[in-house]
Amino acid sequence: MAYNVFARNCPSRTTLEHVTGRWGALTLSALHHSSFRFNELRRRVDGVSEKMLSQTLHALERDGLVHRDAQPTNPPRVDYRLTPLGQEVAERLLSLIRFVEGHQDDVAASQQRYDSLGGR
Amino acid sequence: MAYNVFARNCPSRTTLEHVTGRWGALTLSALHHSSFRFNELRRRVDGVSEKMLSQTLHALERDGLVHRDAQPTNPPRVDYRLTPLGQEVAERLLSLIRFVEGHQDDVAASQQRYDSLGGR
DNA sequence: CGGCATCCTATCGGATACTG
DNA sequence: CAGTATCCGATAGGATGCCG
Repeated sequence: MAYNVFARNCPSRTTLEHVTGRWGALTLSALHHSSFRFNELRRRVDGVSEKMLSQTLHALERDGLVHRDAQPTNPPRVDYRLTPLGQEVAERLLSLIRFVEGHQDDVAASQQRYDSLGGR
Repeated sequence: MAYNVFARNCPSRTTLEHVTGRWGALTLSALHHSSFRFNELRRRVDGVSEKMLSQTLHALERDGLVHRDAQPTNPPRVDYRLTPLGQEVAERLLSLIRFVEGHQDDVAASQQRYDSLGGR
């Protein structure tokens, strides 16, 4: 009933926030196409720091959207890929992202109009 | 090419962040069904503060996703509703939200598994 | 009613250094 | 390679007070 899908009074963020957050969204987008190793992902997810990628992957893994496949070799090799649930989430997420990206010119036009009319 | 749809090195957040952010998502969801006045929205978007709702509405209005209809009456009456572009965004957003909400039990199960295995 | 301005804290998130 | 730990500045976001 309430539109608040997020849990307030809850210190740890929710799944939807993991998904829609800046790094969560980019990580899921990157993993939609293929699995990647940690540093491959770092290069794909442009601008992410080691710390945030690690944190993001842990959250998504805990939520069951990403699977972590660690081989105990030396040097270590760890692959990350989407779970079936993660795939479905990523598809819906990408639908949204692509739509917004695709209408970025409309948005930019609107912003210019808004700003030129002295909207703050 | 890069998966970063967001502009880094950009102080002001991007449209996608306005949309997927906590309050942006909730606000668009609320407005998907009908137009609302400011304080109606505040009650619908559970947990939002006056400040954040105001901020969120400005950003969405500037992006051309929300239309602000202010009647210069006394007391003032201001209605907010989605633009056609905003409607399309809201639909894609709701598809994602509903999916994640609908699989919250799967997520919770995964989290319990993860935590019981000493994850972290 | 529909806001804006201010203050203050919690969290986000980058830089750097270190480990197996 | 695949991370963890720490420090620290930037931002999010709540509380409060005020106004047309």
